[in-house]
Amino acid sequence: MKARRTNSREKILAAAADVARETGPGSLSLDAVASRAGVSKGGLLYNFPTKAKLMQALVEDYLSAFQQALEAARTNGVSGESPLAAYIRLSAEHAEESKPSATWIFSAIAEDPDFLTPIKSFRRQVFERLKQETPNLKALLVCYLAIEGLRSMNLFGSDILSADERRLLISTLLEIAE
Amino acid sequence: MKARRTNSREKILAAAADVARETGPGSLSLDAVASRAGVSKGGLLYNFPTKAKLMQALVEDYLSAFQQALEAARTNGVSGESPLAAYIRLSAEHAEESKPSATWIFSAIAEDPDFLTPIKSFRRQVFERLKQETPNLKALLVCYLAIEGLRSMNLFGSDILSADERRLLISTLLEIAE
DNA sequence: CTTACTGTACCGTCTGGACGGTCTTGTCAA
DNA sequence: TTGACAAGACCGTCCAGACGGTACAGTAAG
Repeated sequence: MKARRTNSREKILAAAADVARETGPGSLSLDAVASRAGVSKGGLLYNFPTKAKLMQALVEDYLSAFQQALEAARTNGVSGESPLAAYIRLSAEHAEESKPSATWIFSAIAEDPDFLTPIKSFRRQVFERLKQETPNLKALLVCYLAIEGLRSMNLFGSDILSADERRLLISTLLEIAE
Repeated sequence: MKARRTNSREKILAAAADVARETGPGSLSLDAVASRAGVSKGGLLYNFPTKAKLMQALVEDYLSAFQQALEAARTNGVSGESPLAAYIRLSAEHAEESKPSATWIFSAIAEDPDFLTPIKSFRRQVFERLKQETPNLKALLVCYLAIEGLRSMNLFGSDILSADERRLLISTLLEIAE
């Protein structure tokens, strides 16, 4: 990541995420993103020569951000906390954010399902690592899947769980994880 | 559901699901569905006067099929089985099917996110009902979310769980549910 | 005569992308 | 210090193609 004079790139990525969330994943057009980012279409295409590149950047940014947060949570987390517990805690916090954060994934899938492959392989890596670090396979499976369910509900904007229920769920998962 | 001379309607719905799964959710065009269903575009629009109606039908069919299966599992299920256990078992079987079954949901979301509302309210109903029938709230939360996670992984075509792991997960959930 | 289509031709809109032009910034010789 | 100049960052316009949807004439079955 080299230093850049302009921050157009970040502005554009943020704008893309906003547009996808607000006007629906199907309406993620280059024009919409450009005007939202306060950039002309030409400028947008200068930064991301094709729509696919934009999507790709969205995915990569998302993944690397999560990875960094995960690494930080592992090292700076509560002492004596298992890696699985750290994963649960981080994911829960992430799902607690008001913005659904990743609606753009739907746009990417609609554009081309292959955009999922990097995400899938990333997930697989995380899971395999957790599997090596967690003695209790049953606990891992239940917790990992439940977190995946939480992620899914957040992604789809489902709100069938109350805040209390979410808290209870997380604390239960943390119990199971230890 | 009145008796129909023709089965074009079902053929078209199946074709739409197939197209979404095979050529990607973004390529679900009326032309593609028509040719896949072995029907002219005129014929397609005769059955579903607009693309939105097609999506709506897809959603409604999907939901009513699940509801029927759920009702059947409740009454004809293993005797002494709790409603939560029945729900787990049914969802697990459903997720076991080779075809991802519901990729078309992505098309629907891309078309108009509002197509999610009937699905969301259906899920909410199911959850509320389970909540009344299940004494152990913790168990319900963990199991329901884990199933949701399974559903999500199936939807996204993720295969990070081996068949053995899936089986272990389900049996663990069933233990928790009782 | 109605139902359930087929087939074709067509329209308006939207979108990704190409292209040429413009403004800004940094560099370097004189 | 200044002026020429090249590269980087961005603007605005245009266009071909795809898509949803309409219109309509024809037809085979019951």
